[in-house]
Amino acid sequence: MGRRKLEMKRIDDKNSRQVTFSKRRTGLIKKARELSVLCDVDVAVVVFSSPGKLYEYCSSGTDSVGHMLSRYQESSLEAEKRTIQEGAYQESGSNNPCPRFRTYKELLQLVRMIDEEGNEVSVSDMIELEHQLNHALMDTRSTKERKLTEETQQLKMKMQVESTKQTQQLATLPLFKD
Amino acid sequence: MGRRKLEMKRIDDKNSRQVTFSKRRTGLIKKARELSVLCDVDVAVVVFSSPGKLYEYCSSGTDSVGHMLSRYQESSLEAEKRTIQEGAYQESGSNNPCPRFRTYKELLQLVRMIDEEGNEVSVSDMIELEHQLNHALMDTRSTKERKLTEETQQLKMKMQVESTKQTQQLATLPLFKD
DNA sequence: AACTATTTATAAGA
DNA sequence: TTCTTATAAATAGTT
Repeated sequence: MGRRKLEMKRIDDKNSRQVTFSKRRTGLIKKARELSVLCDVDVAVVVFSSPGKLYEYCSSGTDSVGHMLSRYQESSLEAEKRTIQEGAYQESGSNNPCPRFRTYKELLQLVRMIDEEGNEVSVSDMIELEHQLNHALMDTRSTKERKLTEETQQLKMKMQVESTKQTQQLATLPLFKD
Repeated sequence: MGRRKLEMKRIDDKNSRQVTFSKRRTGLIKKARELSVLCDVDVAVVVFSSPGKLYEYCSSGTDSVGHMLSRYQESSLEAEKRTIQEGAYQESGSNNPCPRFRTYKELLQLVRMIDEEGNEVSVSDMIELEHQLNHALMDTRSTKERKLTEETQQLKMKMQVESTKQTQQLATLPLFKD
């Protein structure tokens, strides 16, 4: 869409590449927003420009990209694990149960094990660790959110108490009459 | 763009909503691919439909969305940390240096500390742990990839050796003549 | 940053 | 569902 048809390859001229980047990035995010609104779905877009600058869009508001990511990881981890295990890399027993992160103690043991094992760690070990860390990360995030919410609640309550006090003080004052 | 202009609100009719979703989802991902190619940048798109089905695109190939996410988190964690600390939640000293994951040993110590601390963990602690786990996760992923590549290389070399052997065997056979 | 000639995406319809 | 087509929208090159 433009004066002429564009070849689908990297734009050589640095300047026009930058201009096109700006225009199309805006367009992409607009499209994402429309898709989200029209079809009532959640959409996230993340773009890293070459200088490493980050651009993002998330239908549930900026800052929720992280949540999308968690959701993405949750959705895709199972599939990934299955793919890798069914592939050429199953080295352990045939039917190992799906690992699940339970406590930091378990993570601690796993990390210690791998850390002390020297360099004798296999791809399976790394995949296992990846999963455990992933679970721990999600767990940590939700705990963080909860605590943040709790603190915010306390703050709000404090403010309400203050507000009530002020209201009560006001109540003791004589009403303004004309 | 179509027979008539569409209002920017949720499409009521379930059927046309589904059709539009399918078309526009395809379009969005095409746009994302074009942006990536033309402008030489990394792009990730994640879509969750209402029934919770996941659609994704990543310029570095599917399955790299996770990496994009890690990168996203790295980019945004700094900002997040700053925001939270500058907000109503600064509890520790004013100028704590940027935390960085170095070894699993450090992570181990941190996890042990938090694990043994009972429930006396603050939001700052959780943010700190989140950072550390995040770094550990990225580190684990890159190690996994490296090892996977190594194993693939070895497999390729093995196959090449086999192939060479076969070629040599073939060379000892009489040529087919007519 | 605006402007348009074109190309591209897509809403309805078949 | 898939294809077609009229129309809206995006955008490449220009100013």
